[in-house]
Amino acid sequence: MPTPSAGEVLHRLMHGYKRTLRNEHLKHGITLPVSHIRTLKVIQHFQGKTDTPCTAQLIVQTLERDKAQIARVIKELLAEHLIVRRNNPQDRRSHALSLTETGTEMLSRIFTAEAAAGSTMFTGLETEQVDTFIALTNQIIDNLSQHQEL
Amino acid sequence: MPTPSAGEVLHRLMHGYKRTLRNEHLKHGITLPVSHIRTLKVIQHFQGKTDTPCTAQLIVQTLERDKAQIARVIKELLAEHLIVRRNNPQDRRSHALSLTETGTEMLSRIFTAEAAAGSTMFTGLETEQVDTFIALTNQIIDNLSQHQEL
DNA sequence: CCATTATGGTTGACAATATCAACTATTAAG
DNA sequence: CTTAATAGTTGATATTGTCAACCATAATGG
Repeated sequence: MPTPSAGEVLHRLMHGYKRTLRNEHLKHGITLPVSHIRTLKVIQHFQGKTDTPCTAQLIVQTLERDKAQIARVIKELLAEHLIVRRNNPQDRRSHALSLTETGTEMLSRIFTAEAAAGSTMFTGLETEQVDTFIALTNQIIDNLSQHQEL
Repeated sequence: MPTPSAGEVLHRLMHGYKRTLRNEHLKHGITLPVSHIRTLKVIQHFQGKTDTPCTAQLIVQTLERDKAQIARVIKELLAEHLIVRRNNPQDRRSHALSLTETGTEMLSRIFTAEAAAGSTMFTGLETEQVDTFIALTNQIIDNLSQHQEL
């Protein structure tokens, strides 16, 4: 049996990370749920790429969530004026989403909080070890997604 | 800014791992929710240590979950006869939990499924890299839990 | 001792999150 | 043009997580 407890280790990692991240968010006065934050990040990521406007569907694919859930997240982000929505000339079924100025500011506060969580995580590790960790994690993510039978 | 995207990477890792693990569980006919499985593991871990019988409270501390949730998990595991509960001579408020034979068999099937998920994760990695990954993860878990202000 | 306080456990209520199905509007395909 | 597929919205429901009240027992301090 190769690695019986890898799963447990991952659980603990995730649990610890979520906890400290939540604490950092509190400290920085960020009250958005994680799903909203991740959605903002995706929108920012596709910002400016005029050829691929950020639609709800794109977020669904990127985050691999249910479209109903994303629709509700978007509704709330719109209500808080963190994002806006314009017509999508390429497809009138969907809309092009982008950050407002408020949304951009929010995201930069979020990044500050996450950087703090990140430096807690990586306390006492060499830069090289951090890089190794990230690289290995990325490879594992790759393995896991390639293995999917569709 | 040290590591802005470490959080995203962790999210993706966890998402992928949960998905493949769920698939493996399906393949092996395991229908228990993850919380139940983790509870069984804790009970097994403390099995035989007659000085420290496995109580609900011990599970709560180990898994860092709400005690209400654990109480319900235990109730269901009892109903499925995967565990039994005896009086705890050391403290009559609590009970000593242990696996039944069925529970033990279930756990070994679970380990088989997890080993499969593990080998998917670690495809193409050297044993040494896997060890490195686990060691780094453990250190990070340590960092995260030490940093807690109580 | 006994009164007070703390702890293990159970339950009910509720919040947060995830999932599924139905439906509209639009687009794509034959 | 008819039919099938897609983007999005909404409602219903399942699952999971959290909080508070409560009982039984234990521990503590006069």
